[in-house]
Amino acid sequence: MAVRKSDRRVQRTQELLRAALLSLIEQKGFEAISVQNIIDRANVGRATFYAHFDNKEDLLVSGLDGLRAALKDHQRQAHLHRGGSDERLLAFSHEMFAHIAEYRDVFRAMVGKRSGALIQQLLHKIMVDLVRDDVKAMVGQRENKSAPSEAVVQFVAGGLFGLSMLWAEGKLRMSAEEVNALFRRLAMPAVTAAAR
Amino acid sequence: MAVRKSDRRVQRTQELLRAALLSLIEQKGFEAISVQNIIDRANVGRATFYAHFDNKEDLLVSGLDGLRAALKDHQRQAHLHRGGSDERLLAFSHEMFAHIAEYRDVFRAMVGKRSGALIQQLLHKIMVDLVRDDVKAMVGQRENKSAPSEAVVQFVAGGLFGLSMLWAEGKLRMSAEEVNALFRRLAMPAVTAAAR
DNA sequence: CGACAAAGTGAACATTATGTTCTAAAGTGA
DNA sequence: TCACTTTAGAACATAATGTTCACTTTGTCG
Repeated sequence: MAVRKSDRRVQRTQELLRAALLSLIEQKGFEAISVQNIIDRANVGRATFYAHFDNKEDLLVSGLDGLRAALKDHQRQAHLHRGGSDERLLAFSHEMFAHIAEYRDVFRAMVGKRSGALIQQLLHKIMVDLVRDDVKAMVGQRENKSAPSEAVVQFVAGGLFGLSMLWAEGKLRMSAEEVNALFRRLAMPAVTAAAR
Repeated sequence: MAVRKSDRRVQRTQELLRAALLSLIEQKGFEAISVQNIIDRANVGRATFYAHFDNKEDLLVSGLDGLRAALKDHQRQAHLHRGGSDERLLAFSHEMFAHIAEYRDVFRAMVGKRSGALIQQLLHKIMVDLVRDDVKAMVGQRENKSAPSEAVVQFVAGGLFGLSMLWAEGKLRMSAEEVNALFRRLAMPAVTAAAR
């Protein structure tokens, strides 16, 4: 299933670096981290780091790619199994909130005022891509002149992002199911407006 | 009306620095700029820069504070003049899109993939604050248990942000009036859902 | 006007991070 | 086992940051 990398030293090193980055993000947020911090924590040589990644941002996106792939997978499965046309958005968002709940520690660290602006940007983009697939599939081919679907996508994804960050911060006393239901209640009218 | 700063050298220097930052942002985005770049462009001494601002981020937020204040002002006036309860949200957002249109060059520079993550974060926050004032005023005191108003705020502000960035990029062939109308059409159901 | 306080200059400096390069040593797959 | 790849670790060049200081210029206010 997974792609063969054929040298386990590579996998090991990359895993160590990703894990180190993760734990450091929880501690001090992303922007405050130096490459030195990462390789110290990972116990990996400096040259080794640069043999694998261009810089710390590169390492970060390589990690988020895992998240992105996982979410895309869930989305794809949901598209196959669920039938009702307005259950599809649910299936995707539910998985997203569940994922956030799982990585809540990292999320909370990223939400901090200044630190983590880049991560937020990347997450926002991931959400945009996910929402786009769902919305475009739902709206279908009949593009509406009064509400361009891409505008709806950006609106809904932005809303999802805002809501997610608030929820991840723990400011809402809600379960993943509840916040997901709330999201759908807020977002569905917008999607409907686009498809009208 | 304006606060007296009493020494025009200070104003002059700060204006020069802000203008330099602005023009540099249009060129290379925010993150790629160094303090050296700024003081070269502004033709201001290094020590002088640090006498006024802690770092380039400090300079940036001091500039955005102007924008924030202007928008808040417009919002306050709109609250006084407009009557209909669902025209208030319009009044605020219309001004926002007009502002974006005016500074479209800077906005477009900020939207670039990687550079400008911090600015985006700050803008997002400004929008959240503006939306909060409007939504909380509209929802009134009767807080709803099924839809916490702060959740609605974050959702709507996130949507506004996403839509604004898309529009600022020029990907929508719309006037400020049109995109504003679209925003309201997408957002109003969410606000209504909260007040129900 | 003119004195004086406030602001700006520019260079030097300590510090910190970045990304590259090189050689020896260790791990891996066939 | 052996050829090949990866890693360690240190040394380096470069670049940016923020501070300090002695000195000059500029506005403000009496």
